[in-house]
Amino acid sequence: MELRQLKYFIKAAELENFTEASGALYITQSTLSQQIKQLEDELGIPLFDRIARRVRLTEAGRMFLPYANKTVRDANDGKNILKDLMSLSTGTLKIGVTYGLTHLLAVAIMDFSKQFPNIYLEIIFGTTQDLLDKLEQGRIDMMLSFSQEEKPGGYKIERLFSSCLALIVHGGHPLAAKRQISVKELKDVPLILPSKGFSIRNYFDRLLLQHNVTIDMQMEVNDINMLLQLVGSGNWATILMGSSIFNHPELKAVKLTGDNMTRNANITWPVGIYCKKSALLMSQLLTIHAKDYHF
Amino acid sequence: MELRQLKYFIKAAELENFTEASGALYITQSTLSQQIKQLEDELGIPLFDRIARRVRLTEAGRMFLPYANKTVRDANDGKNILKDLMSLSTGTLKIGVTYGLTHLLAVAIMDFSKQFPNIYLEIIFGTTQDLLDKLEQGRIDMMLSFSQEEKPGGYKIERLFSSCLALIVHGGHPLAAKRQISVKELKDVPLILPSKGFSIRNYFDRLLLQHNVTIDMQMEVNDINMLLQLVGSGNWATILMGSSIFNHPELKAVKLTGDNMTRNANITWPVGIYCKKSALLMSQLLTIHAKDYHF
DNA sequence: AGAATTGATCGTTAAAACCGATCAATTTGT
DNA sequence: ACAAATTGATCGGTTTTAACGATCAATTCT
Repeated sequence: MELRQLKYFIKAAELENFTEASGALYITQSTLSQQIKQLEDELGIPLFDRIARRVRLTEAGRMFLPYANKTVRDANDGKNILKDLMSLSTGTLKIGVTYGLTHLLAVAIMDFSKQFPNIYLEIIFGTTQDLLDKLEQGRIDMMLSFSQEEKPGGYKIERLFSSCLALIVHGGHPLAAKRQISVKELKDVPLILPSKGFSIRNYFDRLLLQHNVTIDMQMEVNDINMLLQLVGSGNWATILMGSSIFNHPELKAVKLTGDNMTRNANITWPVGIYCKKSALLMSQLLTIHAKDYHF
Repeated sequence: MELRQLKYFIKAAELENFTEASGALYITQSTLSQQIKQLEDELGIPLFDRIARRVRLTEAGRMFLPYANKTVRDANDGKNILKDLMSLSTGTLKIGVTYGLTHLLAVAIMDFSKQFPNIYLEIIFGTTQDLLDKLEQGRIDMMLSFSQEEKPGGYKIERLFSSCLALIVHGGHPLAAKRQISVKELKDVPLILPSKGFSIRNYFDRLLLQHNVTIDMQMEVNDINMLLQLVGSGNWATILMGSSIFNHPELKAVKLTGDNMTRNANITWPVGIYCKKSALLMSQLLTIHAKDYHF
């Protein structure tokens, strides 16, 4: 008796047809016939009734089937346990991240790669929607982004910290000295904003509608690095989450006052999918470092 | 991954020594080494640390061991269950029976269940045709009925005893005293008969046609128990196999004279199907008790 | 240092798994 | 009713692999 034979038996029992089963097992019908026969010989009792041109489980076959299933399942369980164990000494972890959270992720990665140098990390930048799509397709294991209330179910959300929308300006900008600023005051500030599609932009647009304010938008940029570079030149300001400029000392974030100005930074997980140990570990590290990100 | 390899692994893990383990397994150390290596390759992780001149389980090996044990144990359990089944200490036996043979079956069952108390019996009443269909579908393992010459092939027939068609009357019935009666004499006897579909009825109808006799049929009943109850009231008579009233002392069977008045009580088996040990045993018991049923 | 023990490795052999072709039995289609 | 299609069993041949014996390298024991 070998696991191979048990797998053959299970499939044959399921389909009650040797020819189909052999196809599903990628072997010839001849081989399946022989292997089943060999198993029957070893067990000393037929597992199938060969009646007419079909096969049907005998009583013995019916009684044996659950044991065959259990045996194969146990073997697979053992295999999976090892895969899990291994996933911390080998394997790949793919993380999607939106711009505002790259700094936090970078800090967490430094810890992570020190602890698990053999796990290959793949970091994917993208808009929230891009990443959600990738998460859905299983192209990434987890993603970091700011709250997207639009998507209610299908994901498991883990809150990291909350951050305030802010006017981002160069340190020498006239408004850099302010502690906070209202939406109304923005109408006289020349702004460049992230392109439509960035969730921060969608959020901000809605906010302006609510407050019935029109602004002096002079440009839109679909790359946040470039955006910040432009802002760093001192000629423009922009709107981002306050936590976006942790690694830009030359910039200053001025909090926006008013309702609905804070959003949560989250880890988003696919649900119903096995969660890699390495992913869980990364989430722990992120949570620890997130404490430094209250803005 | 094969059971063979798991067994090798278990023994090697137990002894922590490939040479000893290979001896215990009646293979060479070389073979054991190769098979363990093959298993490790498939699992993608070493199961043993080759430290100095001994082997010790790695963490992965320790984690895998219980699964290997469980897998092998399940496979053995399956094997043992079948051995049990073969030794008649478990299992199910489904027997179809037509009315006239219930008494014989009951007697045989009393013996059988005393000898094999752990075999679950399922008794299914039905007309001969019902039971033949069930036999075809594998819903019953064997059936007891009177000869149905119509179906020539596809079944294995085992003769139990022969019985004569008889007029069944209450002990106080005017005809109860007779030893035998001819078909012609029946035409003045108020009869109730089993419904069409019962094989005795089909047989009797054909008989009447052959003898060109019309009878005084007052009722047909599709339940033999009810039929016998009605006959027991003394108002009617019926036609059944003489052996049908072994458990009805108040009734009397008067043999019908003439040709073709005896039919065989048979066990009918499906052919080309593995025959349960329990079924073979039941057939032996039936054959033994059938000797008391000459009528 | 020399002998003994242990597991890995190599080349060979025997066993088996597997395949393609064919056959017999049965069902389906016409 | 007969022909075509389907199904599982079987046979001979090929490939794969489990098993073997011999040897090697590393380590331990004497």
